[in-house]
This record gives sequence, structure tokens and C-alpha cells, in this order.
Amino acid sequence: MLRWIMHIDLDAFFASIEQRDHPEWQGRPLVVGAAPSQRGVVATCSYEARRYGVRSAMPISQASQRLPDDAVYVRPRMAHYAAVSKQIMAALETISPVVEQASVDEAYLDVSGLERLIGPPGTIGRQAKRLIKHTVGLTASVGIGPNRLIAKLASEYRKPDGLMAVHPNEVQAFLDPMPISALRGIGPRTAPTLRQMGLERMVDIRQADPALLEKRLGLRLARAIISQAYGRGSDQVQPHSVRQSISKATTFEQDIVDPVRLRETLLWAAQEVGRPARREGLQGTTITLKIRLGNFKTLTRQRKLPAPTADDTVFYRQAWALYQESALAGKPVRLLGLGLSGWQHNAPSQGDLFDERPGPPEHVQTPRRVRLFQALDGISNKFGQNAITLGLRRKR
DNA sequence: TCTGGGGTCCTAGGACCC
DNA sequence: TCTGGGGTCCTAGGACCC
Ligand SMILES: [Mg+2]
Ligand SMILES: [Mg+2]
Repeated sequence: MLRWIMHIDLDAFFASIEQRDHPEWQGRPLVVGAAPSQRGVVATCSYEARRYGVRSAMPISQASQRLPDDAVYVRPRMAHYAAVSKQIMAALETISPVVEQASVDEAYLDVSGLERLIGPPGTIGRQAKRLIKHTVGLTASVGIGPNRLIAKLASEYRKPDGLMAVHPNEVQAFLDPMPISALRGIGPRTAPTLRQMGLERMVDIRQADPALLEKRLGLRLARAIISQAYGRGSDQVQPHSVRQSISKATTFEQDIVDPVRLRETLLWAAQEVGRPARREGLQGTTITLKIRLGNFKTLTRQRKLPAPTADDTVFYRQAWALYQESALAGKPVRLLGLGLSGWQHNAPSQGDLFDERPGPPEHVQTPRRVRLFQALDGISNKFGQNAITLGLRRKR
């Protein structure tokens, strides 16, 4: 069944909220991110700031170099943006009950079947934009297409305040001239690999040798981008998804060596992780310590606990133990944080236990040595030891 | 004028199990 | 006559996305 998927992406979300809330900042270059004198980057900036070449993820020092003196710099107010986001999502649910929040400022909607109710895809998109403008006073860019990929690319196509609908028979022509950087999963690291292969645009991916792509990118990524180049993508919109992890980290204004401050920071992070975990009723089994050293080398050390927990004290103790075991004492630390993941282990389903795996084809003879192993595989003593764990197999 | 923070998913190697 | 071949779990690192 052919579906219509709509992707909605708010324009310069954080910066637009700040300008909406502070009319005196409208029309001026505005940066949401670190303070210009401090360590950090641009989270989002207004379109006025983009005219000076400022972009998300740009070091704040570089941004302030480019911008005139009347530019405004503000710290992110994440809780506020999340609240605005919630208002938007709730409003969108009046258009279609099938709304998937894809990030703080993005959503996918399945709008199939709304044509008789509202009109053609473009009309549905205009209605969504009008609704958002009316509810929170912000502009959004909207893309509509036969699947998520096309909807997403369409929403990016005419930013800001954009609207674009791509019909199934237009997909290939829409896609072919796009640069490879539009591919999901191709970023600044992988794009050069493709360019070295002479692949610049989507159409080139379609015509490339799949075997060579697999060799250079790995099986999964190669398959993913080939299917994207043909315009294929999921048309499923899933309203609820379970989060996989909770984490908290901070970059110090100056690198830290003092173990007391490191411990204080881990205690803080443990509390920041524990609070939402308990609020959401989540208990984790895996603690991850994250450290970025003064030279920007980034390490993680993780440990699986015997039982799931949401206890700050356990997080803190485990994280500190991981730090001490990491032999990093005395090295300047730029960033420190910890994460929690691995919610309650899933019990194996009946299918996992009883599904038979296919045996070898009849004409393939199992070697004598393999048959010996297979016979021994089933034999173990009361300690759970068997031929292999007892050392019949040599260690490599 | 350096390089945030919160996430997701993938890869790869070794241990372990059958 | 060099060392089965599946699978999962655990850990570390890394790319990517917003
Ligand atoms: Mg956006
Ligand atoms: Mg976005």
C-alpha cells in the first residue's frame, strides 16, 4: 500500500525560540551555545548569523570572530525548548494520530488517507505549518513523500519555511542530482571515501559497483546507501520508542587534574543520570565512564553490573573505580561523564529456545574431527565444564 | 583563534557456550 | 595433520545525527 509520510523540521529551532521570546533580538545575529569567551561550540544560530558563515558545531571563538559586535550570545535553555517541542508534538497529533518525534525539533507523520479529509499532500503540509505557526509562533520546513527518506530530504530542500511534496514518480529525478552528503549515514569522515571513488551525486551511487562499495564501507552502510540512492526507505512511523541510554558529561573550562574535582564531577553526573532513570522507572546494568583528555583523546570504560540499579551511589562508585583502574591519574582531563544503559535483561523467548537451526546439506560430509566435537559438546560435568572448557581445545 | 552534549547504531575481537 | 563452526555476550572505539 502506498503511503504518504510527512517530515517536519523546525527552522533554527533554539535560536528562533529565543528571538520569539526576546523581540529585541529579532533581526539580529543570535547564537545559542557557549559563551564567546569560553570553551564550546554553536548549538544553533539565527539566519542572520548564518549570513556571516556561522554554523552549528562551529567553535564559539570562531563564530565570535566572524560576527559583528551587535551579535547576541545566549546559553541553551534545553528544558524550555523541550517544553515548546512538546506543545508542537501535541498539536501535530490533531492532524494525524501517527506522530513520531525524531528529535527535539523533528517529527514524522503518517498522513496517508488524509487526502479525502484535507486535500492533496501540499495542502496537508500547509495545514501543518499553519498549525505550528499558530500554536508556538515558529516556522517549520515540511517535506512529504512516499517514505521517510524522501520526506526528510524534501523538508531539507526548501528551508527555511519550506514546503515540498515529492510524488512517487518524481523520486528518482528528485534524488539523482543530490550530493552524496545528503545520504543518511555519510558524514565528514566517509564522504571523502566516496569522492575518492569518483562518486559525487546520488546517481553515481546507483551506478557504482555494489561489491566495491561493500569493500570500502562495510556491508551494512553500503547496502543502506544503495537503497537510499534508489529512493527506497521505510514508510513506517512509530509513535513510541524506548530510549537505550541516559548519560551526563561536562567539559571543564580548564583541564582538570585534581582528583577531588573529578570525584565531585562524577558524583554530580551520577545524580543527573539517576534522577531521570528513576523518574522513568529505568534500572540499568551497564555503567560507562567517559573521559576526554587534554589532547582530545577520548576513552570509554564500561562495566556490566550483576544486577540492574538506579542508585546514584552505585553509579558514582563504579565510575570512580573505572577511573582508578584506567591508569589515567595525573593526566589532564578535558571532559568527564558517565552513562547508564542495558535495561533489564530480556528473557529468551520460546522461539529462541525451540527454533531448530538448519543442518548442513545432505551431500556435505561432516569431518570426523567435527563429529567428535559435536559429540563432546553435549557432555558436561556437574560444574558445567565440558570438553572445551576443560582444555581439549587449545587456546589461541 | 580550535573542537558541546545527548543520543543511536555499527564494527571487531576475545571469552564463552554448544 | 596444524587447530569446527555456529552462536551470544562483553568491551572499546568510532561515525553519525540533531
Ligand atoms: Mg531544525
Ligand atoms: Mg533537526
